[in-house]
Amino acid sequence: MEPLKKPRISREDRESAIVEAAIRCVLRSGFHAASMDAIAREAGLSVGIIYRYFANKEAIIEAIVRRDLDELRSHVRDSDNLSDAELNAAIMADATEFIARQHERRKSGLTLEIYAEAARNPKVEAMLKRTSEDERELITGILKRMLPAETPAADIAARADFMRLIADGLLVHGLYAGGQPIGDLAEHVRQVIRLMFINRLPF
Amino acid sequence: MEPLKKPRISREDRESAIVEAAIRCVLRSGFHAASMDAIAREAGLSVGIIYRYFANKEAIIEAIVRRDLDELRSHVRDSDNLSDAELNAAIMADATEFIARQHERRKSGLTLEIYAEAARNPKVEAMLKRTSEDERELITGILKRMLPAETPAADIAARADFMRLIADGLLVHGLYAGGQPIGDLAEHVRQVIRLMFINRLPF
Amino acid sequence: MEPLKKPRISREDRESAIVEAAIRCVLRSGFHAASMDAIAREAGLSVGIIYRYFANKEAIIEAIVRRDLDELRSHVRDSDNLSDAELNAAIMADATEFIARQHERRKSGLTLEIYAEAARNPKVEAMLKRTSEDERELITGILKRMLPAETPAADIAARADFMRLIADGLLVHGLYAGGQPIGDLAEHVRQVIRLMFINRLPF
Amino acid sequence: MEPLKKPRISREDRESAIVEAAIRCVLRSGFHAASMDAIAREAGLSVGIIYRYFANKEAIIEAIVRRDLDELRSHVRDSDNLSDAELNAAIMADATEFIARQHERRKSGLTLEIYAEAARNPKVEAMLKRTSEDERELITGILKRMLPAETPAADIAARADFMRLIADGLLVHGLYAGGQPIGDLAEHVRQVIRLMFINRLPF
DNA sequence: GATGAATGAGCGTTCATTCAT
DNA sequence: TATGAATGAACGCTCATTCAT
Repeated sequence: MEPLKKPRISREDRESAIVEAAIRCVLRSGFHAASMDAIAREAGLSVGIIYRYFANKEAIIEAIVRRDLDELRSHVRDSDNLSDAELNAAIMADATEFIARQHERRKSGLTLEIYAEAARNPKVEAMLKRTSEDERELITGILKRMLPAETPAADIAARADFMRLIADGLLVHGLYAGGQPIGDLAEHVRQVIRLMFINRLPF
Repeated sequence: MEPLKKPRISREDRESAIVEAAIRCVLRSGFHAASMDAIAREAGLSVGIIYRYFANKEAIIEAIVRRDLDELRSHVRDSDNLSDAELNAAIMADATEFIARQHERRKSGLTLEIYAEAARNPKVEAMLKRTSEDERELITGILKRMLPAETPAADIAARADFMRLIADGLLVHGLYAGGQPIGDLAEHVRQVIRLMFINRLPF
Repeated sequence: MEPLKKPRISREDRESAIVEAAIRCVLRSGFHAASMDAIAREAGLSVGIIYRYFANKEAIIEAIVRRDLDELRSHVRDSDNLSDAELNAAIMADATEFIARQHERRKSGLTLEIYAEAARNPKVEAMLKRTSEDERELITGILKRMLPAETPAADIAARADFMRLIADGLLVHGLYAGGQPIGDLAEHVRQVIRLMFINRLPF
Repeated sequence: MEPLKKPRISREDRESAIVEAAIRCVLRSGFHAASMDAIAREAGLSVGIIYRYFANKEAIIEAIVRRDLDELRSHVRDSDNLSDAELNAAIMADATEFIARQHERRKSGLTLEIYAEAARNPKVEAMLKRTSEDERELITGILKRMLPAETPAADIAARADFMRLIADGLLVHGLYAGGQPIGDLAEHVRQVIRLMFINRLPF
């Protein structure tokens, strides 16, 4: 059996290339000022062909958002297969990597654009909320294993929220830190994460 | 000789009115989708007159940014006149108010818009950075008074950054918390602020 | 009291000018191929200004349709004030004028365009149907006065339909008669109209 | 030597299939909104192959027009082989069928589209005029056999025109009668046709 | 022959900005 | 000083047509 078609570039790769070109444009000028013309030029394609892959500009925005949020999700390590001891170690190892990633400039611009877009585009808001819920659940699951059984649910929820607050804070900070290394701040963040996940709070 | 006519409305008030109208429009639809027409209508003025007060739309955006950032600055209490004991008390009192304010939805929308704009508009980025530096200095000043004299400068700087990280995290969290009360999360934030400002870190 | 504004050209006149320019374009190239650019150029205006007077292209089409159909309606003489004898005379006098008008080329092109548009644009179809009903009622009213009281309603309705059939036939005929005089055909049409309105049918 | 390959489908059949697909599309959305893509999809072919059979979209439109007009022509019964008595009977029999056909909605849409197109496309106008002339001659031929020898040529011509006027009127009426049965109107049309073809006029 | 990916001109529409009044 | 009519470049999007495969 032979493949019916042998396109030079697969549909998936093309879509990826377009989304990546679009991301570069959005980082340069924002969702609204990134024109379809500019995206096409950046991708080395004509305007028309873009519409074979995406129904309209909003679909591209959604794809960008989806990609950014999926990437985020994919970085949350699958903790189910880890023993308690392994998990304990993994958290702090992951935290370091997570802090660095979250603070990276390229990421900040795009995610903030997404947050701003969410404030007025209901579809984007819905996607953001869903991702947000997923994260919350993941973190909550880990917290439940780490904290004493008698910890009240409300406290666990608040700690989960706090972790996300830290994540977003790092993102924004990365923006106006302007690419400079995160330095000692990382250590404070690590320690606060430890407080939330591992120790009882000292207060 | 005095001017023959005093304007009914001072230049400053006019500018303020325009900026406030513009903010309402931006909150509704973002910087790029807020049209000059809409801003003029919202301000009860004609389009033409806007251009007597602002060179162009970008100048209005800058004014919005300036106002939002100034407001932020104005909330940092002038601590120079306080005794050490007063300052100690004031910090936690202010923190509570600060957390609530930062988490308020209306604010989030505009500030995130500004952050997103900063990622691509160098003028806005510069303004944001300047404000950011101001805040840093203020917080650093307070930290210096609160922490033991031997605390390394780098540690103080990192704590200051951490405070700002918390502030931005609250802002973003406020956005997708969608106006719901902040709940137990506030208490965790308060305690972490206390750790940073007042206690030695427990680690 | 002075007028608050003294625009050089009143809104009404402007709208009229635009509609007339649009009609010229539509006659040249049809509703869909008549571009907003072409309409603006034909009217001696810029594209943008058109949108101060009409919400979009469809609104212009509707205005064209309305104007064409209203003109049609306005030509049906108000018969209520006429005595029976006057009406009798008026019908045949009007018929002559009506036949000539309906056969005129300029009219044909536009009205046929409208008919074609009605086949796919529901708004235009609705407008056409409404006008069509109005005509039907007017003709029916006159027929009721002219024909014996015992004439069945169905017969009256059929005669009214027949009159409209004649009107549309003249329109189409005008199209491919290509501006040539209507000649002897007019006399046959007149006589058939007479049959329908005035005489009993000879069959 | 015979051609090595016989195409599975003859050129003619292919062209027919394309034209028929195109007609379905045009009925749905008009000449201009019927895209080549849609026509190809409707015909179960690729866009590219269409261009092997038709030079461009206009050629398809012309083929549609030709087919519609030919069909019209084909319905005029060949009267040369009929005796006078047979012809006399045939006219009224055909009239009934003709009225029904002309009033049918599906037909109206396409033919009106053609009329509208004729008003601006000279090629289509020429085709329409040629068909119109053919019809005229056919009807004139019949009229010459039916009417007294001394009938002036101008009167015969006018009667022929009148018949076509009726035909077009029925077409348009069918459009906004919206598929409802023609009812009593048909009888009036039949009688007027009789007047034109068979009786002396009663006036 | 047959495909359908690719092109790019042109569409309807918006909006920052200008300027005659 | 104040208006808002007017401009036109630029937007998102469509589609007839071409051509490498």
